[in-house]
Amino acid sequence: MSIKPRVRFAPSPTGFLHIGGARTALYNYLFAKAYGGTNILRIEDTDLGRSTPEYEQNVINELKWLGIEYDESPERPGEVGPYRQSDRLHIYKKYALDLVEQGKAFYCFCTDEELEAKRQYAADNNLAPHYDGTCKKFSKKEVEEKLAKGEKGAIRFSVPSRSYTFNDFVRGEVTFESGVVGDFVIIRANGLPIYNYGCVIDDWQMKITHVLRAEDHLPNTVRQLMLYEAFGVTPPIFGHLSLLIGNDRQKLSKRHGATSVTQYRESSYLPEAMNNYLCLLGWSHPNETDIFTKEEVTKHFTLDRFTKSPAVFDLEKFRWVNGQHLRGLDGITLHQEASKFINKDSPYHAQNEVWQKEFLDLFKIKVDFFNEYNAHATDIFNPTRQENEGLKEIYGWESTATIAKFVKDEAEKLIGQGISFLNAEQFKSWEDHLKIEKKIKGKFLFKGLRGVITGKDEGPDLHRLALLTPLKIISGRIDL
RNA sequence: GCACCCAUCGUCUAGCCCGGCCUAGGACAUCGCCUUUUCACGGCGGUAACCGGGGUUCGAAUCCCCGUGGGUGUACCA
Repeated sequence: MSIKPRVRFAPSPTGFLHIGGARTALYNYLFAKAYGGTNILRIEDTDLGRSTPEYEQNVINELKWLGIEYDESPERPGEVGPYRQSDRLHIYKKYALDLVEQGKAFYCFCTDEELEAKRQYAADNNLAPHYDGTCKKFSKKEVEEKLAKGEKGAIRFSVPSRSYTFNDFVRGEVTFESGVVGDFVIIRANGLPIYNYGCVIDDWQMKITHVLRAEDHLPNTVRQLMLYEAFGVTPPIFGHLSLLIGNDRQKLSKRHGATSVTQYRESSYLPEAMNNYLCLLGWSHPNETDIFTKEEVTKHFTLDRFTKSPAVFDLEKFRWVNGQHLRGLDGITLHQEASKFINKDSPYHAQNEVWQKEFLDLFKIKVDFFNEYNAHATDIFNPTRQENEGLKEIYGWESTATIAKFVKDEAEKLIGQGISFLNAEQFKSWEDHLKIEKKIKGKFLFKGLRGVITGKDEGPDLHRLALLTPLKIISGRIDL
């Protein structure tokens, strides 16, 4: 790529950052990174009714959490700001008036009721639901008089009757025939711009070279193309990404479960896993690998590997991806991050760092999320035994009674000496004693020992787990 | 309704642009085996897909047409 791309992610702060939005943001980031371009964050807050500063903060925070960085944003303005649409109203107004002046747009004074009636009429008579052009007839003077009287008017764009074709880098050539859209509003009566208009002005003014956005914007593109043409500006290169959908193949929404980045963050998903999984939905790595970091994928990121068809968001695979990243964490990071997700009242926090790290490492193979450590921590300190068939069977063996009695005596001895946990040598000597002196071996020895020491019939390596279990707990469980 | 987009294993996808290497590859899930005293991890293997119909061609998952199915959009929302 000869020219350094300038791309943007332009969220509307009308809700928590959606995972679909996060994916779009990620692709833009990756593309900018891969080609040494500029990544821009622009806040599209022109829907006064739904946009809030809280949501804007959420969007910004979650992007930060994901590690998606911006070269230019409201927090870090560059030369083409402001970066929040509500701060750019004067710009939209100016260019809209230019269009009016040139006869490419006109004031419309129709009320909501009138428009609704027109729509109804069109629907009843099987006509295209286009604006009927009522207000186009007003002369410049009439318009000025109305405005002077304080009448509020919206500004509509006069759509040219011709077809539009553009080349989408994920979909190929896309053509919209003439007459598919009616004269659409660009500035509302309240002075705020409509999406399709504000977006064009901003992408143009911010010198955006490539627009990577979700497929639901595809039909909007024709309106934007018309506007670029009216301003005599070359449009950016567009790419419309496939949608994220649920099991029922409908656009992902709340009823499909967690759709916000916040929910996944709070459920202890790893940001790197989220990037990884999201990246895989609609784009494929040239090496066909499934697990990677965004830094790594930057080396391979190109625009020709997007999928056209929508992708089902599959929690099962996401879980696996998260597990892969979790298992790849080094001990220090694992300890630091996982500790945040272990319940405040968990006995885990009462243990020293050595214990904690050993616990996290030992159970790493049993969990896919940090959250899942909680149940394992609880199990270790559980004063009672697990009630299941497997354990019942173990306790049904004669040898288990022998093991229990021996372990009870030995544990009490150590407790008497002020010892809280077994060490490796001690455990080994117990094992040897039971093997040699008591002649217990095979599954009777190992399963029996596990049952007595952990109160469960399954778990990770007993040689390590035994040393993490407090002797008092072991002893207490035997009395039951 | 109209416009546009899409169509490979249950799911994510490779292959498609530049037809033969495709008896269609990988991953998740699933099933089985091995390993592990158990479970898991890991390793090995199995089940499982080119929406249908016409063309074009010596040859089509790949190109063309027509169906069918699904999706998105049709706002003074974005």
